[in-house]
Amino acid sequence: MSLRYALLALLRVGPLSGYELQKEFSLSVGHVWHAPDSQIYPELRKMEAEKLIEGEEQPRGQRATRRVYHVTDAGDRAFLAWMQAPLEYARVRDPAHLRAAYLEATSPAAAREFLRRHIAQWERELAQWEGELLRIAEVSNPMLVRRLAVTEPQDRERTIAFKRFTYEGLVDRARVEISWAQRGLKLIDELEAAGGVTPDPSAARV
Amino acid sequence: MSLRYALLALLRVGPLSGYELQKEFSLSVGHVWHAPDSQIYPELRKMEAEKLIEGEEQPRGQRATRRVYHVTDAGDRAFLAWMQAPLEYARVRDPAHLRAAYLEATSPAAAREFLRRHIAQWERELAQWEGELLRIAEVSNPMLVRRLAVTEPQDRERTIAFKRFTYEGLVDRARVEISWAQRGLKLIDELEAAGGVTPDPSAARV
DNA sequence: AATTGCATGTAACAGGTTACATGATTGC
DNA sequence: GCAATCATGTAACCTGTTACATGCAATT
Repeated sequence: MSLRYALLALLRVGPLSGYELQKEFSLSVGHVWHAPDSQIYPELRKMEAEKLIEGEEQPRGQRATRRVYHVTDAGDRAFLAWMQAPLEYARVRDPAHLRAAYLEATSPAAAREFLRRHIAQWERELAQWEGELLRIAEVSNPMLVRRLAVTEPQDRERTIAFKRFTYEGLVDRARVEISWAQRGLKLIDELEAAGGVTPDPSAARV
Repeated sequence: MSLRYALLALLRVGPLSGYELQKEFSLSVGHVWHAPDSQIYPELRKMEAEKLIEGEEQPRGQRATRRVYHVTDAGDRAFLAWMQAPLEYARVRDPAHLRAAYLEATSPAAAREFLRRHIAQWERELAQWEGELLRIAEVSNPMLVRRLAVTEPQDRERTIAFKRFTYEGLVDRARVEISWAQRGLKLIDELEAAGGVTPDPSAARV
């Protein structure tokens, strides 16, 4: 249900077509809320039906058109209302920690492989988010630049500060996941050293 | 798709009815993978249809029955295969960080309220997970006790160690979320002090 | 002329949520 | 007799995923 607010957040900066929106999306808000194009286009249509945004057909070349959306007053109010409403937290559903809880059921090799992949996964995210922090610091992210261009001077500092704050939180989270998995690798080493030669665990039930 | 593996993990300890499973679920694996009863019962039926588990009707009182499930060999193999397969990571979809990225669009009061709720939310989770760590340390979680009872002595240490490892990771995560939100509160204070009297931001578009 | 990018979707399915629905048994 | 709890689901809905489908425009 947050997708529409992510889209509204982008559109509040200025009108965009579905395609542009989708591109910007993956380069900005997509870092915290993923959505494929196949979800974005229908959601835009739905939002238009609910009068949160309005689309205008624009000619493109000789025959083609594109649909450029802008936020309506109702859309703006809906966004600000969402900002003030209590956030709904999804219930915990964490496959990595689920698996971690039962690592004794598999071989040390498989356990290590799982943790190494976990580290790789979060290092990819970390790199993305750190890159974004850099682009915030040097004010080079195009979406941020456009946003600042339509922001009152006295609000620009806040705008940048909250973006930085957001990505710092994501970076922290990634680091925690990585260091947790590294501790897991160490734990497996220790258990293996303590237990000596481990029997084939795939033979043991439970 | 992890629900069935969460259920298999519990059933591998010993046969349980849907109702018992659901109770145990919310007290153990439910801490990392939430599922309501309305999802558990149908999933058990599906797993039975796929021969991963088998159910036996047992009489209860005069007329009632209950269905007790146990893991089949195929179910056991499916669980171990899942443990060895690469984990599928869900795409990022984080409503709290999404909102954090646009806090400049709302009032400092609303921003603070959001962060305070975020802290409260994660403190609830933290308390649960720390409680679980305690019950692991004193080996008083009933599910863990039953698991250890059917575990080879030389594997008991590993079993406990991985449970502890899992919940330590969750605790770390909760702490990071809390300290992030606390930094956010401080940031709002600083911005307010620097900006002096802030104009009503609900009037400003973008 | 071919490739890359612009542009917009549909269809089928999986997974999860919420609300609703029903009845037996046990303990007080 | 009543309440709590044991016990098991169904139905409608929403969100999101994956795969498929189409065609124009601009550049090399």
